[in-house]
Amino acid sequence: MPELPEVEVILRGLKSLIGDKILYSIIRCYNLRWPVSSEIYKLKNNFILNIKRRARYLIIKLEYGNILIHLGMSGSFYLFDKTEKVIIKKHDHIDLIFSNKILRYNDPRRFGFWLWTKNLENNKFLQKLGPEPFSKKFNDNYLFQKSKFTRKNVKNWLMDNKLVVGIGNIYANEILFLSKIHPNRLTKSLNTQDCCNIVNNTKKILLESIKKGGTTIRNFSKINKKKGDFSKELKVYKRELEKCLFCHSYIKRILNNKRATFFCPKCQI
DNA sequence: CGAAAAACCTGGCAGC
DNA sequence: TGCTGCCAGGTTTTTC
Repeated sequence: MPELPEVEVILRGLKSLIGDKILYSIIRCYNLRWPVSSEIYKLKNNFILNIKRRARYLIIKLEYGNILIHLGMSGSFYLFDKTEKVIIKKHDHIDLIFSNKILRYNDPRRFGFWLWTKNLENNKFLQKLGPEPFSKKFNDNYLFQKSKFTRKNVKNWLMDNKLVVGIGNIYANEILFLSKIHPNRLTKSLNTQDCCNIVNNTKKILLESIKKGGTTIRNFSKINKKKGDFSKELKVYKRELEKCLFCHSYIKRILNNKRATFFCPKCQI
């Protein structure tokens, strides 16, 4: 479900829990992508010292370690008051219970995970990640250098977390459309201007999406169950056979690595 | 070795 | 009403 903007929107919602105490947890399903760590179902009176995001991971920092959460394709949160009557639904796998609130995690496909990690520095998931898209390290020079050492097409390359984190299928399509680059171009064919366009449009699109509360296609919602409004801003994703914003050609759909790719065959070369 | 495909899951929807 | 096949915001593991 979530690419970087969606996880960032969730993070900003969860920040209100910093300083609160987790009284205990309820695990209704232990088998997510990997088994939920035992430290997580044994939580008792733990203060949340911080909550942050790295790539598409959420990190809840407690006194003696961290909860590392990934939402996979279909994970979502709902934060609500204990006074609210909320019925437990199918796939409501985990609750964190606070004195006045409950944070509930739902994940139909169970590709997400909740793992305990004592130190973030040597965590195997966090170690192999590339730079954040909003960092200075993600710039045109960096991209241009990297483009020379792989034989991937540009779209699959942008979705590789070792190159840059957080760009998934929706935003890869949108970034290449604004950059006027064909998704099947080999990275070796990119020039410095192409790389500059990719960097600028990545920052622009991701930032704009965060402002609009992310993109809801089906599952994604903010922690108050409201949908993200960036769906309305999508120019090519899921817009097969609609007209290109710039040239009025028909948007085309193809597959890359079995994933849907949308582009304007005239503008993107 | 790097790139592509398979695997992990469930549910919704189109078409028959 | 089924049933079948395809599709879905991701990432690791396996295969070639």
